Amino acid sequence: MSSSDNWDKAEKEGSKGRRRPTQARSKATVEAILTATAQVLERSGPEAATTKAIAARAGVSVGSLYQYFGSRDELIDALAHRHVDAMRKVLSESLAELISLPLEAAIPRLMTALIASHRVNPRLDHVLHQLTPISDTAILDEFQDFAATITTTALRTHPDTNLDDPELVGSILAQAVSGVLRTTLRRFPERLGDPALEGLLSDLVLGLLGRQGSATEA
Amino acid sequence: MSSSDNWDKAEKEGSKGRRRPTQARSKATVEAILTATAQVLERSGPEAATTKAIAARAGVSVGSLYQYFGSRDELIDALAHRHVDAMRKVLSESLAELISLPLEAAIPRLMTALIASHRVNPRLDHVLHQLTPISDTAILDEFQDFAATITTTALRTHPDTNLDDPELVGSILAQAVSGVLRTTLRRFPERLGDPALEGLLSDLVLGLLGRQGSATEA
Amino acid sequence: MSSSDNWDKAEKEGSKGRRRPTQARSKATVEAILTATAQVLERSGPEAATTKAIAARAGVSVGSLYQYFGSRDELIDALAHRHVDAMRKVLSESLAELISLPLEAAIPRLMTALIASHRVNPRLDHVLHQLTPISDTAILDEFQDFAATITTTALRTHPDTNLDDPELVGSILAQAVSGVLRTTLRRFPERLGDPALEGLLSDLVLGLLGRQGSATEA
Amino acid sequence: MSSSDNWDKAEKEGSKGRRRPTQARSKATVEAILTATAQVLERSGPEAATTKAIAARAGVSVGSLYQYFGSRDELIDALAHRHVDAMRKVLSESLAELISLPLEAAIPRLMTALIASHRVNPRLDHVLHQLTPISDTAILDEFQDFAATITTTALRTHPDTNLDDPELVGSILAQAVSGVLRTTLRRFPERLGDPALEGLLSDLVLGLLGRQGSATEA
DNA sequence: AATGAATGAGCCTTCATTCAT
DNA sequence: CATGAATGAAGGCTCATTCAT
Repeated sequence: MSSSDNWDKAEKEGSKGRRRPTQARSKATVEAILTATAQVLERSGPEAATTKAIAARAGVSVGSLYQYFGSRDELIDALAHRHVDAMRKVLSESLAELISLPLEAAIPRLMTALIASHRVNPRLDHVLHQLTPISDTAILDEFQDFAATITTTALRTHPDTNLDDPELVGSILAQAVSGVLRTTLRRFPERLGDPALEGLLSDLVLGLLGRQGSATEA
Repeated sequence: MSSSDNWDKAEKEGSKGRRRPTQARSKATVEAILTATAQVLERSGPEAATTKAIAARAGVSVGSLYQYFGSRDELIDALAHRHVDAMRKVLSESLAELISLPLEAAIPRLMTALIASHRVNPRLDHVLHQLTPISDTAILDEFQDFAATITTTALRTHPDTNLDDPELVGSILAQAVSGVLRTTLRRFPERLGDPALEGLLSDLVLGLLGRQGSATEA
Repeated sequence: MSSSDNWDKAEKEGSKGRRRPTQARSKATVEAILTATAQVLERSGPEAATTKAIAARAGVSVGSLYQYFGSRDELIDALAHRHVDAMRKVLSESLAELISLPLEAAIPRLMTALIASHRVNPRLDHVLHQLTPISDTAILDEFQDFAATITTTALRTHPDTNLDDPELVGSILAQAVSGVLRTTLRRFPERLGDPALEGLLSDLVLGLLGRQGSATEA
Repeated sequence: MSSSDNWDKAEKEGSKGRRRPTQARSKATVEAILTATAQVLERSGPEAATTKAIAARAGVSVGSLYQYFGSRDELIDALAHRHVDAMRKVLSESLAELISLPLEAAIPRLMTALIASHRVNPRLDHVLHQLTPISDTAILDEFQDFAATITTTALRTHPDTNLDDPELVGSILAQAVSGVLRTTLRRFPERLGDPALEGLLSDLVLGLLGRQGSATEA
């Protein structure tokens, strides 16, 4: 029954995204739309993020939204990518110096970095996590994977650690820390100021390492 | 999907269902509806959980659904309560024995219990977390609070531990463990069989305690 | 990106039609919707036949429309079937008597029957023909095929005709007559009263038969 | 798809295009747009013929399209005119010689000419017929009128024919032949190669004339 | 109590048309 | 003249909720 389609469907253009913005005007519009989406999502949750509401907040028409994003889901997906990139960037910036430090100093640094990256936009982060199964690329998991990889690498690199399965340990640690941080950001944001948090997280990591057969104890 | 926005508005009209089922028949219907909701949610996700689909799976009419639940949101809220209760029950069952054990033995037991409680219905658990802001009573957080309380109590009770702020430590530990478990259940369910997981979690907890000034080391 | 769908799609019910109307109320509603669709189509053309307009004319809500028809296209398809059935019925009623008549008498009768069948709802017929490629089952062609078959059968049956390819001749004749009738009904409806039309059509058919090697002339 | 409804309203504002192209460049652009429209229509049907798609295929911007055509409907109208002109031209070319031939020879020639004219662009022809009520000038009917006039003239001119109402007979014949041809082109294009078709059509016409009181039989 | 037909607000998306550059 | 970003009315469709039976 569909609609047209006993005709050739050759008329379509690559279904991902709709236009590669080149002009300055376009870029500004795209930016406005993404920002508006983030704002609506943060402030009013997933259900409120209708195309109409987003367009209104961005100060453009719905049509413009579809000029740059193939669908509402694609828009949210783009926003998720942008958000993860921002988090990843913050985290990456603290990495170079880690390698040269001893574990006892490196871990606290890493915790600080992780806290910072989770602070980028916790509210949006949370909403995006709720949306995950919808924008199915699961980009959000990528950040956790990134954090896990970094941790694993750190564990492998440092000579004073000796683990059976650094991969697993890194993964678990990343999950634990991210679990703490996301809950904290959502439910107890005031704790972020408390330096105890960073200490606690560092101890969490170092404590596990100490028990998992590192040479630290000696 | 529905009346969203307990976000901005935070308004709620007396959140009681419509009828307190007294007859056996009614109770069975309520049960059927709750179970159907859980099944649809698990199998097909939030978007598929329409009142029609739920009623169909429960073998009743939409009308009946509204006989027992004031709205779709109330229904989901009830389901969330039921789910948290189930998790809490599983966890509670392992508590009595904990007190009498030394820390090194108690923590692994606790981890086993936590793993068990998270296994009750991980899929539903995840979906409910996505739905949380809708039925905003935050019942889901209650489980985490419960776990935190238990942990805190354990820490306080055991004489061989000596913490500055057992409340905070308990909370953080609960968050960490729950973070690991929820991620694992969603992304790496196969790891649940691995006994290493329990060991790792125990080491995570014990390691933190060891570093946070317990007397364990001695 | 889609929407839900990392979930199983098992929840769907056969995509054709939505409900087999059983109750009297339902039947009346379906009837009202089909009639309304026909009316809107006749009076205002394909573009005006929006779901809203149809529902309004039927005195029901859009929702009701979708209770009984899976989509706008399915609705139009159903209407087309209904229309073709009506035409076919009118035509069929004149068939039994044809066999026993000599060709020179049978053909005029057939023409009368064809005219009658085309009169069922010419306006709708025309609009439906414009819609054909959309409701792609091409049910409308079925009527022409039916007319062709009847004609072919008549030619084959009658002993005083002797054609090389009665199939082709029947098909062409059906097309010719239907071409005349549809144009006449649309552009010169007043001619339908003129008995000359029937005579002309009969002569058209008999003339062709006479030239295509029948024994009639002898 | 657009402003529909020349059905009920029958209102029209001066149907002139926007600019009469004088420069060579302009003429080429107009040509490109018309050709593009025809192509999109043929290949992908009415629904796909959006201004954007047409402009893209023509290699111009939507803006340019509106530079030369007041609206989408006007564009299609212009295309229809162009198409009918082409068909008329093909038909006209075979006319001069007809007058001097005897009927039995003239009719087959006419049929050949009609077949040729219908072959100009059957696909487009069909789509335009679907679109007719939109660009309601009914230009398409003009071709049929033209064919009818030619046939009528032929009948009147030839001395060996003697009809009561040559006008009516010509009109009916044109409708019959066009009915056959359009159906054949759409549904059985392979029959066009078959010389039997031309014979059948000639017999159809000559048969009718023979029965309608011509002197041919004598 | 149960039923399910009916409702209609509201969502996503498309596309003819305009106009600043 | 050309461009194409922007507009926004309008369309198809869904689904929580109600209510007559």
